[in-house]
Amino acid sequence: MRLLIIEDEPGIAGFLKDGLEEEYFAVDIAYDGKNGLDLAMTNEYDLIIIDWMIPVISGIEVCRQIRKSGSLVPIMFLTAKDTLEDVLFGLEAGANDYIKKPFAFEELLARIRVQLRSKHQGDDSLRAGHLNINPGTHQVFYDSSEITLTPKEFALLEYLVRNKEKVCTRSRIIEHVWDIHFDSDTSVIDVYITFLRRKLENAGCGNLIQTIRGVGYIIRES
Amino acid sequence: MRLLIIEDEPGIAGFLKDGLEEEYFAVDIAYDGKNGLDLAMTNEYDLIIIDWMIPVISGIEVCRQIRKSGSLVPIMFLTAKDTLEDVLFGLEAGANDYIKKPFAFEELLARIRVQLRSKHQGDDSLRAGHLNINPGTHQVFYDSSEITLTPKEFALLEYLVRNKEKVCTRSRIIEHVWDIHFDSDTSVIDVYITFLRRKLENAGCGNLIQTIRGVGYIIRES
DNA sequence: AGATCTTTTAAGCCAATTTTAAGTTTCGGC
DNA sequence: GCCGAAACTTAAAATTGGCTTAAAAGATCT
Repeated sequence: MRLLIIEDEPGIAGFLKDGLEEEYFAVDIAYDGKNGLDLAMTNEYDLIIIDWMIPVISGIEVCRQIRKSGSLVPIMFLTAKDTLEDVLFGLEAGANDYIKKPFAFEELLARIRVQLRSKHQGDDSLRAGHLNINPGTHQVFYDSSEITLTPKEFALLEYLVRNKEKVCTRSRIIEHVWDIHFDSDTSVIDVYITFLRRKLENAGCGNLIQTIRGVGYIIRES
Repeated sequence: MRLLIIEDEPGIAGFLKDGLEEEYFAVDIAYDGKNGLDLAMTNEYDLIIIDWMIPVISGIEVCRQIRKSGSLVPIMFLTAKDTLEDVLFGLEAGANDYIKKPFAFEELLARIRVQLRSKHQGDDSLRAGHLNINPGTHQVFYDSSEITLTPKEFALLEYLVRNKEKVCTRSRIIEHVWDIHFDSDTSVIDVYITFLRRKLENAGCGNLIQTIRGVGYIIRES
């Protein structure tokens, strides 16, 4: 985890750097707003800590510039000001949290961990090769281009991908995707396989779904 | 946006509910830890506010249980305790933020907005293309011209924009915007989508809201 | 209380999705 | 290479679900 600290007082900056490096963070320091902004724009940090009162460019302005560039990196303010107005101002500039000086190192650490935690979780998408399926949002992407599917098409593809590297028999497919539990001579699976293959092909994701004659279908990674 | 408040003092709970509903949040209340935990586990909230000292199950234990279930929902603590130890304890239990009683409603609101923001994206004002939404003032602008919306229209648009680039399912919309938790065959969403589309169209912001048939709606940047 | 604005309900219409069905192609064993 | 079974493709019918509109019900303001 890589952090950037923008803080002009060498005492505080050094104390933070040492303490955080003990916790196995990689720490960069900038001693004014301009340098800090430069570093923030040219490197990719997991979190940035900014003092409110710093030379050249103010902390709040640095924060605004970072957000303006589209970056979503968590930003924490270090501030001696603690009136409500200042807090609101900071939060509105795009900060994720702030901590008042003097602060306990322990609390800072805890708050950093909270920010990092919420940043790096929550993605539970299914993958098969370059194909990316998000059951939560009902979306399918091939690399970065989205493939639009109807509900049944999506359900079928999801089932196949969830069982990738395994043969999905026709009867299992009809049970899991169509919820039909009795035998029937419908050819609805064939039709939907055709639909899916066509849409995947158009997106550049050709022959992903392979036929196992007499049994069913399979999706392989490779 | 749907919130859960777990707070045993009816005065504070009512005050929060009223204030937050005026801000177009959908608010549920639980008066003890057990009920709160039940609600938190069975529904999907955008944020949960928990009082530290509540009957049956303590706030901190509720928080732990929620995290244990794998949920990443933002959690804020409401607490009279303000010693460092307690704060650390709360953050370690999985809370994202805490606010000390007595607090200014404005600050609570600002902190709620920070949590909602960092959950969904990270931009400070809500934007989608040239559309600009200000949750604080309940105003919507397309470039520099204002679009006047009713409260429900605003809440719906806000929800869609907060989740832009993601499909918003009908059931999530009805839960988060209307606070209806049971199935119902109402067509109120369709009607409001029509309202919104008409107003957006008149403002020159045509086909922003796209339909994903059988699933819901999505707002895309482009 | 009356007027106005907002929200919800209900119904008909239309378009997209799903299913059926029929014709065509492919595959594997002989 | 031929034959039958299975899979593929296509088109059209059936169904579902979304859009629109109008009007009723509910809020809010004067």
